[in-house]
Amino acid sequence: MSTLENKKADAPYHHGDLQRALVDAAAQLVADCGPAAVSLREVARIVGVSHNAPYRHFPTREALLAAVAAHGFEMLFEGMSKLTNESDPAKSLAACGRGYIDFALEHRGIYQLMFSDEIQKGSHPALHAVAERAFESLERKIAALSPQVPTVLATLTVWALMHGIAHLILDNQLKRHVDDPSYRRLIDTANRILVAGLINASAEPIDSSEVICI
Amino acid sequence: MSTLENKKADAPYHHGDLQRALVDAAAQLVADCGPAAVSLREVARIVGVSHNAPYRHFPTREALLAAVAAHGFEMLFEGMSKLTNESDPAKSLAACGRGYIDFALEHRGIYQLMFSDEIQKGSHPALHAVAERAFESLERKIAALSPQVPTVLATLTVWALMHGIAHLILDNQLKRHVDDPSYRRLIDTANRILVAGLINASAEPIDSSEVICI
DNA sequence: CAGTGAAGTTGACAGTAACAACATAAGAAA
DNA sequence: TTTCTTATGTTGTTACTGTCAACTTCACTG
Repeated sequence: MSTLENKKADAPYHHGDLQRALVDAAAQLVADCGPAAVSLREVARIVGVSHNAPYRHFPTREALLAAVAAHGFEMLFEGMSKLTNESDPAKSLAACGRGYIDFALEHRGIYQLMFSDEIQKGSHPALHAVAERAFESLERKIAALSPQVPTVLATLTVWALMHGIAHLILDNQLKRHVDDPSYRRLIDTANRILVAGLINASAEPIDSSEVICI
Repeated sequence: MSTLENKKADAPYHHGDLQRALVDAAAQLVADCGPAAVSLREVARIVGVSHNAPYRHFPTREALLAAVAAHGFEMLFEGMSKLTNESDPAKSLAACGRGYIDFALEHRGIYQLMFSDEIQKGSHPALHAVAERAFESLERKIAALSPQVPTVLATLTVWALMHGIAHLILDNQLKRHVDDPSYRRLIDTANRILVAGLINASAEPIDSSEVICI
């Protein structure tokens, strides 16, 4: 009954909030079956609308997927913000790392979409902005932990490590090495190595030839 | 002239080594236009064969892509092996890291394919085997550097960091933070943090509640 | 109350993966 | 030699996709 079936029964010509409904349906589809399973026609079918209706709101398939990804970035950012309040930067960083991986595990499909090459993040300024805020919040923690290392590079290193773990998990690359389905011990080890590295890393390369080579 | 044009002119019913030719053409297509651009029909067109001929050699599109990916894994493994001969494990590790990123940058499309979710690595034992060899070679270096940390977890951390950097680069996530197109300074910083972390990380979590939480 | 423009619909086209039925050629069996 | 078998390619078809174009509906504005 209720909204959905009424819509089918009444079949009003105008949907009311089709744009929102399309993004919701696509997000659900991404969550259930992965980004590859999303077709505009299937989404339209789910919402109960003609196969071309989505084009009134999204110029292309990629645009719809980008909207779903933007939603994902906001969720991720909100989750990370809540974990940022600890006073100890090392603990705060570790909590962020766990939160990042947890998000990737819980929202597998959307996470894959967010970092998929199907989406050109450059052309979607909303994504850009959210990512930038998250990055800056991370930068402050890193700077506190590791003032001797250039903050941007250290932050990118931390981000890359989290990102790499998430990717390896989602690609099922770890199942043959790690039993724990929550990957707690791996994440904890990675965090320990990371924090120890940030604190103890030298400010500049030991051997400058290493940087210049090639 | 020669082989290719002769084949078009003579148009022999049987290609001779179609399987090989299909993989080569697909690899070229992946390298030039990315994994998404690969369609069986396009590959067949390039090789000069009917749209259904590939199905005699590959049951599905994914199977052809998996063959291309396997080729990529072998290339990557060969490259890493050459960088493994240094005596100093820290330098050897750093060289491996650079080699890994260089491969991803040089063979962008194939690297994306290798770690794409379009391919189920589990169902292709050849991939499995190559990846396993590479992992074990890495493990030996890590164990030398960081005997106090469980080797598998430390190795996974290292791999994840390399993987994460490669992904961020290929997704163009770094362009707004890093100018250097070779990313030498970033990679060097990541390596310094990593080595310092591996050497200085404590053996077990400082606070066991961190591991159990959630 | 006409009429304008946004939102949704129907129809079409080109491209795709995959299946089925058929054609060809190369080698084994007679 | 001649026939049979089988792997390899081909043609044809189905069902699906994204996207364009032209049509319809309807809410709101002057």
